Parts: sequence; C-alpha cells; structure tokens
Amino acid sequence: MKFSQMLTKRFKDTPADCQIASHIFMIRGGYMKNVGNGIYSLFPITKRITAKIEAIMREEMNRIDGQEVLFPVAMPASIWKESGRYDSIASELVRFKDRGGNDMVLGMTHEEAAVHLARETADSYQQYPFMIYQIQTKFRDEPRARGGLIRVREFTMKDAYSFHTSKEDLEQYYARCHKAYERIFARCGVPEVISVKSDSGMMGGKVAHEFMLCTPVGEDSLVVCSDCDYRANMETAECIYDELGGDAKPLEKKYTPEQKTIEDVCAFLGEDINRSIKAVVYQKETDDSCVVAFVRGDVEVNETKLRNLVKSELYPAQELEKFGLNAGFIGPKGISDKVTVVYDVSLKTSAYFSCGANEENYHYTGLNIARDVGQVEYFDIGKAVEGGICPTCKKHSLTLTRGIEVGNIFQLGDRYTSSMGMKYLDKDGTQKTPIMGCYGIGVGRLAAAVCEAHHDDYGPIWPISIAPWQVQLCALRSDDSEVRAYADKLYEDLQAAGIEVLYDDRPVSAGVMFSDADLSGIPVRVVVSPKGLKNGTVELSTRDKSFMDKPEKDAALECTIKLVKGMLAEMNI
RNA sequence: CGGGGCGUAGCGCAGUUUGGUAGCGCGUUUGGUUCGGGACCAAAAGGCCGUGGGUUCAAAUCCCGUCGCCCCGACCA
Repeated sequence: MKFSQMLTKRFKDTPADCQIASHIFMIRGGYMKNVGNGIYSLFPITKRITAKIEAIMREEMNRIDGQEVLFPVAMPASIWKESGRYDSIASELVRFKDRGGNDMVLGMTHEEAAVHLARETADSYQQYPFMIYQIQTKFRDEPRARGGLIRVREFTMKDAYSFHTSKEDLEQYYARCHKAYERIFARCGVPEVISVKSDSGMMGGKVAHEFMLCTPVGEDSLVVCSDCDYRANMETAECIYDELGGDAKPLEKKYTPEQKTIEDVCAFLGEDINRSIKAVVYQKETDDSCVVAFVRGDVEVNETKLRNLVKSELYPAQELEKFGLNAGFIGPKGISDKVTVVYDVSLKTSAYFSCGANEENYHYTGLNIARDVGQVEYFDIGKAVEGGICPTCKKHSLTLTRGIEVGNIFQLGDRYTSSMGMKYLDKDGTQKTPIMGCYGIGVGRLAAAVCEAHHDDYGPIWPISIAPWQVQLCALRSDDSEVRAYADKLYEDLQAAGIEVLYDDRPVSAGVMFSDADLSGIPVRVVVSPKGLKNGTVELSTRDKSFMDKPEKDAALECTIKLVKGMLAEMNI
C-alpha cells in the first residue's frame, strides 16, 4: 500500500474526548472515526489489524473442531421470548418492530440463534459433541460507552457455542477451549492475558472464566494471589478471615448519643472496628422487600455476591423506618421481622462484637451472635481486600489489580437448550436435553487492549502477528530520483517476496514521516534516503526500540527482518 | 438513571461575564524557498457558533426548551 493513496488522516493534537492511550493513538493515528456514542467506523489500517486477529481466531477455533457459521444480526423476538431473555434483559437489548408490526431484536449475543440453528438438526447423540462459531457484529445499547474501542455499543465479536451430551464432555471441551484462548492471546502478542474466575451475569450457568489484560485503565477489579495461581474477578472472589480470638464477654447496652457511623461508634466505645458489626441496607428490585446485610466493621459488602444470594437486583434502601429500622443503630439483636437478614462469614471470627441495638442512641457491646441472637447461617458476601487471605494457598497474599476483559468462557448447562426445547435421541432410545458452553472474544477491544499494553510515547507498537503491515518503507526525499527509483524497486521486490509493505512515498519532511510511522506502529522500518544511498546504505530498524535487547525475541519479527536484510543485500546495499 | 463538564471550520481552542460585521493555531489548496524527528514565506478555500423558540433595532453572547458528546458513579457480555 502506498501511504499517499491510503484513506487516513493523523492529528498532532490530542482530541479533547480521549483519555486513555489506545483511544488517543487510535484517533490521532487515523485508525477510526467516531460516528455516534459508542459507534465507530474503522479506517483501512484498523481493518487490517482486526482481520489478522480474526484469522488467528479462525485457525484456533478450527483447531478445536469448531465449524464457522453465520447468525443474523436482526432476529424475530420470538426466539428470545422462548429463552426468556426478551423479558429478562433490560434496555441493553435493542428491540424494534418490522413493517408488519412484528417484534424484532438486534443480536447482542447469539445463544438463541445457536440453539435455533442446532435444534432439530442435531437430533441424534451420534452428532455430538460439536462447536459452532461466528465472527460478527453485535449491538448492545450500553448505558455508557467509553475509552474508544474498549467499550462500545456496536462491535465485532467472535462467539462460539458448544453442545454436549454430558457434563464431563462439556468440562473437557471447556478446558480445550481455555487452552485455545491462551494460544489466541499469545499469538496476538499479549501472552500476559490471564484467566480469572468470574460471575456468570446475564448469561446464566455456573462455571465461567474471564480473560483479562491487566492494566490500570481496565474496567474490572481483579483479585490475584501473588503466591499461587488463584485469580478471580472482584465480583466473585471468595473471602476468608483469620479468627480474632478472645473469650466471650457479657452483653451490655451502651448509651451512644448521635454516634451513627461505625468509626464514630467504635471510637466512642473504645472498641476495634473489626469487633463491630456494620449493617448495609438494600431493597430488592423484584418485590421492594428489604435486605439487611451484616458484615464485620472493616469489611465492605460485595453487591454481586449478595445479589446472587438473594436472587434479585438490589438498590440502596429508601425510608428505613418503613421496615422498622433505626438508621445508625441497626444490629442483629431484636431487629425488625420485616426484613431479610444476611450474615457475612467475617462475623464468625469473634466471640464478641459491638453493634446497633435497634434503638435510637443505643449500641450493644459484647454481643455473641450464637448466644444473643441464636443459630444463624453465614454467607460469603464480603469484598476482597489487598493483603487478604488467598482461598487456595491460605496466605495473606491477595493483591488487587484492574484488567480489561478481552474474552470469556461459560459453562452454560441447559439454560438455553431446555428453555428452547432442544432434544436429541440418546443411545438408550430416550429424548434428552443437550448442554452448552459459550465462548466469546471482542475483536476490536482486543486490538485496543494490545495497544494499551504495547505502546510508547509516540504511538502503538503492534506485535508483528497482528500488525497492519509488516514493514514500513520510508522514502525520505521521494522527489530525489535516485531515492524514488530505489524505493520503488524495493517496494516491488519486498511485495514479490510476500512481505506486507506500507510504502510512505509522500514528499513530506523527515519529522512528519517518522512521527506518522510511529503512529502506524509497524514493527519493521526501512528508511531510504539520499544521504544513505550516497554511502551505500539503507536503514533498517524496529518500531520497538528495545527489541534488540529483548531476551525473548519475536520469531516472526526476526524472520521478517532477515528477509528484508536479504532483499537489501541482493540490491547491493 | 444520578453528579460534573462541554457543543464556535477537519482537529485543538479564544470570543459569552458587559449583545454591535466570527477569530487564532494546526491541517487543507496554490506558488516559492527548504529537507534526517511534526520547516519557512506569500496567497487562498473552509463556519446557520448543536438545534427550536423567545427578548431586542441588533443574539455565538441574554431567557426558556431540546438534542448530542465526554468524564465519574450506578449498571453490564
């Protein structure tokens, strides 16, 4: 490709709307153009990157016996009504009516379409297991798009759906797919992507992993053990606590005027915060009933875990008096019977606590839950903290970090197959329901995440496996006939040798050409200049300036450099 | 959906307080001089000041409405 003919435009100024590196460079470097909130058109340079990512994904999906298919973007709502998601998903799912007045939806994920395609087709156990996948546009009316391609409303996704006749088979395939995902991310130049256990959210199902690229600009909080391989999304991370020890104390009611926050009360009573009980009050979205979560004073409530426990969306409770609660003085003993009470496992760690007395201006000290409240069940509803105890190796080795979710995998079970009536005839002659797994990777988000992980102050540094071109050929002083002739020939010869070349043949100054090349992020650079030709030399360099010092060098990049070197040698340079 | 910010040329911005002929830098076009890290000189093109209404002799500027964008939060494959 000749740079002079390429549809693109670069900017010197950072656009006011951009905050993170990938967004800044992809706008400044002419990679994409915003069309609307969370909607982008991609310029040729970006399409070339995503095409390479897609090619890698196809190879890896085919390698684990995937069959590529294509589902529709717009579908009749009927199949979404069958699965129940037409009603359970809020405004993220775009609904509209066709000219005949029929309900339609835009695909935001394709479990329904996959089951629709496979049911009646895979009617015998002999056809199982199988996996189908597609690479296609999704539309999700996100409440808030942000960060360029990191979070958009319309995007390309590789989504795969596997069908199985047994849980064991699903688990086995899930593990295979996990490995395939590791290969995909490694081949795309981000082997540092880690998988973490995750909450299954709206997808349903039990076991799920997210693939995360750790970076401070990530949207998800992750809990990672620095000592073993435990990793989890904050939403699902298990919490365990050390016993605090100490014998039970007598229950005493204390006058605590105007002491409403945990800090105030503990300071007033001279008690430790981790020997106190904090009450956090929510209401369920389903029936507006009230849930009081009791956690140890130093623990925060993990709303995702609580939500899954009470099986409802939650929102901060309004008008506590309505439920017989006394704000600031809520405690387990004598609490209103109009509320659901949940105890966190952190409350098992002490034989005595201070807590609200459910009475204006009074708190208890020395509360022993078993003695003073009775036998209660404890659930894990706390938020993991830095330095917390690892559930696997039991050391105080948890660290918190942030990550961009570039892919995820779910063991769905029969969530869709049974609601949509998918059956096959088993060996024993009976009708059975297959079970499913699903596996997704956001293509554009992955490209942006790679840029986030691999850039310098001047622009992206694309790994050669997904770089838009392998070589950028810069003709300094393309008005010089000797330079022109040499560069033209080199361009033809490199291409004839099967190397992808972006040829900057524009009559611009060196500064412009080099800074544009930096923004293109192409791994190998060849500079042809009058000065160089006079000395019989052409410059060869890598975009990543530290490449030559790298202990683990990129084989593909080395190979390309070798080829280019060979080409130059043949041309007597 | 809550909080904050912003809509003026392709991009970055000034002008709004105090109404009076729409400006600057980058980019683009033309001519010339330059030429190894975003060159210089000269000339030019390009704007319904987001949008609808109101006040006024006169509105980018004041008033009311509305739409859009960005950030934080809520939410979320």
